[in-house]
Amino acid sequence: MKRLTLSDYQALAEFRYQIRRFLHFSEQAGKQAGLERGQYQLMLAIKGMPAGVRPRIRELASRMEIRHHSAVELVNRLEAGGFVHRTRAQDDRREVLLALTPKGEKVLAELALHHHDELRSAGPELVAALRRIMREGNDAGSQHFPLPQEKGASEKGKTGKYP
Amino acid sequence: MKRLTLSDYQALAEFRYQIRRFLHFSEQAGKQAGLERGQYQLMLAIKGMPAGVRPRIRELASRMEIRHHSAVELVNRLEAGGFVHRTRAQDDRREVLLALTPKGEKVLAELALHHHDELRSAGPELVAALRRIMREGNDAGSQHFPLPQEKGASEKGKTGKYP
DNA sequence: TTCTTATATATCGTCTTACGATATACTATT
DNA sequence: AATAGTATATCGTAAGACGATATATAAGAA
Repeated sequence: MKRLTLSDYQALAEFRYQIRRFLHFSEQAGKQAGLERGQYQLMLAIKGMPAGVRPRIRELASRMEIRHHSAVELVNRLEAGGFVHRTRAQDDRREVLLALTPKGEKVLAELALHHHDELRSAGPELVAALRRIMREGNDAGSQHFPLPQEKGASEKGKTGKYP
Repeated sequence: MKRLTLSDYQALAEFRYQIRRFLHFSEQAGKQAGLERGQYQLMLAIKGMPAGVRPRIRELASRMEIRHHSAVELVNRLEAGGFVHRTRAQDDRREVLLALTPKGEKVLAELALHHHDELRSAGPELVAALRRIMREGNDAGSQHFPLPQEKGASEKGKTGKYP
């Protein structure tokens, strides 16, 4: 089995860190607008749904990578907040189609713009982190320095017991 | 205030979708290895910590974008699982330094490799989605088609009430 | 030194959220 | 009409992060 170099680990860690930073930003921005975790994402998914795809619960659940009944609950809360409203499909009355309310559109517009700006500024770092991971001949030498635990951890176990 | 085009919304939605796909993959991969959501990330953060930075609880919490006591709980569970162990710092005995156990190293190695492969394959799409957002003169025309809710949503409200 | 303040980690109770199991409504097929 | 299949909804539960708070150690002031 292939093994990763320390540089690989660092690159992966850096990428995750960048993602967390973005998601944290997103969550804070949403909270300020009175939204919880998935709410901005669901609204964005409705608005940004590819042409020709009907915004059904199940479709959204799939794009959100959650179970359909989790999507139902998310939509319940969004509807309660007045951001989204349900509509029964005419042809197949089992289906529920989702649409943003004017309030939802407004909140989303503001938030999406904010995210857009953030990604314009944080994007390059994200791309860089990704590129570093994707680099083919991951030349470990150029970025390799020993990490603390490499020489520290095993000794610490001997020098003093934890409690 | 500047307004986003539909193409912008689609680009943002696509990017979020790609991120969710990756995170979902990560969560599933972790679960298969007996790890919960943040556990792989914390181990990776320990392993990939920049040179010279001590792997203290607080440091990890900062890199994980969570409160320090949430990090404490996460570490508790990781330690209970035998993936990580705590060590008191010699110089400042308030500090707790973290290190991976051999078991932790092994699980992380496998998972990180898996993630590495995934990112090599999914990376280009992520980069493409990001680049589309970052594009300067976001030429809306080239990608703009009307979305379902543009012509559908307002009518639906009239054609039939929801319940 | 002793008192005070600051820092690092830990504990407890709570709340949110996604989930599994299950139910209801509607459609399609036999 | 009966059966099977699909879409959405409800309910109870459990995991995880949080706020409030506690303990231990360190640093500085009186």
